[in-house]
Amino acid sequence: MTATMHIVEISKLKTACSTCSLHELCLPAGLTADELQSVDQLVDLRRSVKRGEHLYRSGSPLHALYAIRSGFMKSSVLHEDGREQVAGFHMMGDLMGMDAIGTNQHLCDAVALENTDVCEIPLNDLENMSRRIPALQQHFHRVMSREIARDYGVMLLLGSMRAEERLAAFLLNLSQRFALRGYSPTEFHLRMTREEIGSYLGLKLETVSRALSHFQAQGLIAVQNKHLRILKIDSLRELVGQHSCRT
Amino acid sequence: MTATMHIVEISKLKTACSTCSLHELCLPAGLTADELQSVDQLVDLRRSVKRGEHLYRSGSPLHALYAIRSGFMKSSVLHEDGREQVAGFHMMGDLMGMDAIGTNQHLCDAVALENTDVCEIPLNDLENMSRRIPALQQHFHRVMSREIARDYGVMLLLGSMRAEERLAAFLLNLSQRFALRGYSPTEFHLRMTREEIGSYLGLKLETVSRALSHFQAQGLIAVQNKHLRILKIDSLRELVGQHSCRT
DNA sequence: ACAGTGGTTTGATTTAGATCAATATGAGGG
DNA sequence: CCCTCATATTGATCTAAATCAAACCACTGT
Repeated sequence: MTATMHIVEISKLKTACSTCSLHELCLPAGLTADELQSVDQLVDLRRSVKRGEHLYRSGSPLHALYAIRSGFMKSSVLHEDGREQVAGFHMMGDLMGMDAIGTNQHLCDAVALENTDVCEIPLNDLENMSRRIPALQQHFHRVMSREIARDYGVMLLLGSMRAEERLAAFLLNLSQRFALRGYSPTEFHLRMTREEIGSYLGLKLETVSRALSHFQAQGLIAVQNKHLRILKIDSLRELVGQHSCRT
Repeated sequence: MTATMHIVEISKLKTACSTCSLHELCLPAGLTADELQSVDQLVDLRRSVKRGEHLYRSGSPLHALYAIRSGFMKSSVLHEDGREQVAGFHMMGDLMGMDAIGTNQHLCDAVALENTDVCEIPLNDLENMSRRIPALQQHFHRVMSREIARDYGVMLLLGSMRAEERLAAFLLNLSQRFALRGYSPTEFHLRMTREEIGSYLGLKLETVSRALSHFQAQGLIAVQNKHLRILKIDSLRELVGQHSCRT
């Protein structure tokens, strides 16, 4: 192995799916080692998005899909009158931009809530390669489908849960996603503001704050600003299942 | 052409995408005549679902995707405690079942609101064929993406609109979809109950009824039971844009 | 250390929409 | 044709969450 070879290898390392610790969560999940090697060609650019910056904006043309390597983002739909509806929070391993495939234009704004690194995956390349690698094709379909399934869950939340149920469901969802990524399911940092949580849950920030305080008073959680500890995860789960007063 | 030949041809006609008047709306949109011929093999079964019957149920395994030929369906997510959240209404040309690809299990119940005919499209066949026909692959991705985009729209609706805005947005959406299918955009039959509208919009049936009455009193629409006529479509549009009191 | 600023908490009050209740209408079945 | 049951309308009342308001806290940069 020559020196130049070596250098090439190192620079490839940076964006290679085959060596990325997230590949079991991310787009290439379930591929063979061989297939993974091919998929490495897909990701031809890595991009850094600083906290507060946009990865893409509503209306901008679809350049690529983005897989989050590290960091945290939100995507939000804007109403012409300025209302913002947060449509999702995204963390490592998540794929973003799928809402834009239908029209070739992004529907959401994607904003980094902390410095975030993403892999750019040009849609054409992905489609070409998934024609050659059935497992990749299948997995891409699964990823899109899971986004649809997630959305249905959000509809259930927004359409038929009361404030505290929504917040409990939200915390449990975060907890589960952190767990999947090897982080503590019971202690984590909320990277979004109360207002952003509220927007996601269809609530006002004051309501979110009150609900958090109430959970804390009940001993279900411990919050201090953005630091959150779940103390009674089962009680939170029960809360979500409860249909309170509404039929 | 023998008599038996003739019979075969007629039976094929029934399920052939190439002769289906919906193919510009449905899955094979944008294919060449040649490609359409191949796609005909995809749809190997047509199924009738009577009003009130299920096409599939939450938890049941994914057999196929379904393209609606005629009729009207709803899909709804069920909370374990019995709460139902209607996640969408589906009409001719719509593709259903995409939420199940991720887990191979349906997440929703799909119920016919009137007698409905669907084409069964086995996912494996679709995936195989879309490897050979890039235009089909692309279009399938677009269809899934548009479902995601629609879902984001519903989140915006549920998360940040008030009751009458939601209803106006709903009526306009129906109007637009009927128009796309060659029906009147201003006069149509509501195939769902007030309760189902309410569930979709995150409102109670009484609220839906009141809002409809109010629109009628303002001269924006004329409703009589399930028959609806839109009289001032622009006023309805303005209503949706309005952010009333909330920021 | 300090001021400034965005974010958070908590309280008082208001309100949109839910809930409760009663009546009305209409489609389907005998 | 009438009866029945599901669906709709309309009114009165209640309540969860929004709005308004006032501190409070914790970073950031000077």
